[in-house]
Amino acid sequence: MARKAGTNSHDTEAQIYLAARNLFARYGYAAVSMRQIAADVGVNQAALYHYTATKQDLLAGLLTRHMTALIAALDEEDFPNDPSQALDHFTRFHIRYHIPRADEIFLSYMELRSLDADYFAAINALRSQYEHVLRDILEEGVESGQFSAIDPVISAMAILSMLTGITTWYNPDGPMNQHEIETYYSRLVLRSVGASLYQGQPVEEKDNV
Amino acid sequence: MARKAGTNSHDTEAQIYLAARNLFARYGYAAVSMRQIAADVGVNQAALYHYTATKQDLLAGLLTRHMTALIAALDEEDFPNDPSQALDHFTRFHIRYHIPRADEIFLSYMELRSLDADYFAAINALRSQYEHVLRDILEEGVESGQFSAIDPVISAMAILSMLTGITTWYNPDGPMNQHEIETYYSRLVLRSVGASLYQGQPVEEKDNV
DNA sequence: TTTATTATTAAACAAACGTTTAATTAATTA
DNA sequence: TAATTAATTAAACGTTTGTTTAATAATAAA
Repeated sequence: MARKAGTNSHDTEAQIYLAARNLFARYGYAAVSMRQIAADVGVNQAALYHYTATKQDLLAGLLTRHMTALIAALDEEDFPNDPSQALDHFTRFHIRYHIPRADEIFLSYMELRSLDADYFAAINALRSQYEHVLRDILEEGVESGQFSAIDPVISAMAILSMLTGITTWYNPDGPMNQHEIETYYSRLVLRSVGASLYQGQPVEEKDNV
Repeated sequence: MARKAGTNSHDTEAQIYLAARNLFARYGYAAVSMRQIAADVGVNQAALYHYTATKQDLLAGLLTRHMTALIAALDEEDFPNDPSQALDHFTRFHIRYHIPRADEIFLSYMELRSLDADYFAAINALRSQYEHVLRDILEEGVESGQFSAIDPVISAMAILSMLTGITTWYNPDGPMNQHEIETYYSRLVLRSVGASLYQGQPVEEKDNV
């Protein structure tokens, strides 16, 4: 009942968050016990409480980290001014960022409901901040006449559902690699908003992919 | 500790499944106790075991009922032969069927993982049966030249993600009613597969919705 | 080197869990 | 009407839950 040799709080904390993320994503927040997480890391269950006050805080920490990292990554992207090119860029960014993070995505969409009101509101605000970037691109495309007279709010949600759904079936050993999926979905998305041309490639072309 | 006056097993069973569906959808399967379900119905917790052998069977029963009802409803639909019209029909059917059943949808997509292997396989088979109807429509559209040279498997999943996502944001008091959403998404879907014309209405028209 | 702090443990807490048992009464069948 | 079956209950079962407490050894600071 004492400290272990060579222990370092930074390492243990990272291991705890990693184990919690994997287990919560696979079995669901409520179905995973603090004892399971501790066993996965290889520490006593009481050790977890050195890093998180409650199980709920552990989940909130995971979701907050994911959303702030996503928005930080988006902020570093350099979007073209042209709406069609910006939409292509957004689509590719979203897929590229999400494919290697299927666990976080699943957690974010499934376990928001497991959060208490305050945490819920904070994370929801981050999410709508992200949605707004896509919505703005759609609005500019409509105003410039490049896109059809779509509803930017609804189309933004339709596009995000479509893109985020990739993580539920993507298989790295499948017939399409990540880059091919980016290209495929970029055309799907551009066509869905009625963008007729992009970089000299007619979207209506019959021999894509 | 005895039978209640006016009890009828059919009513109680329906109440139990309804309460379980609502609670599982809102809080998640693992987070809901048999005692909570019983309290919601207004019976003792032991009464539930007159209708289900285990909690797991209760979930499996809900998911099986939902998927078989969905497929039965689809079977009763009369699909046009023309691929563009068939795709329009599928889109409208899917939205019409799913919007009033947000709880079942959420359950089906979130709690499949909570099922043991046998149940999981059975329900997954029903789901892929449903997906195949859409996939077949897309294949016919590609073969007839009405759609672009899309990948029917991937486009089917993209379309289903997009359509099923509606249940996460749909609000009956929102700016679009169900019929308007059907029309909006039908165009989105037709454009996404590169269908150029449908019933004399050019999909690329700029004044839709 | 001594002192203080940090990371960890074993053990225990009351509460909640899924499920079972045995008893009991309403409804149905003979 | 008598016998049987169906629907329900109160109470209890062993387990597991999230969390706390007090002790302890490794490390960092003085």
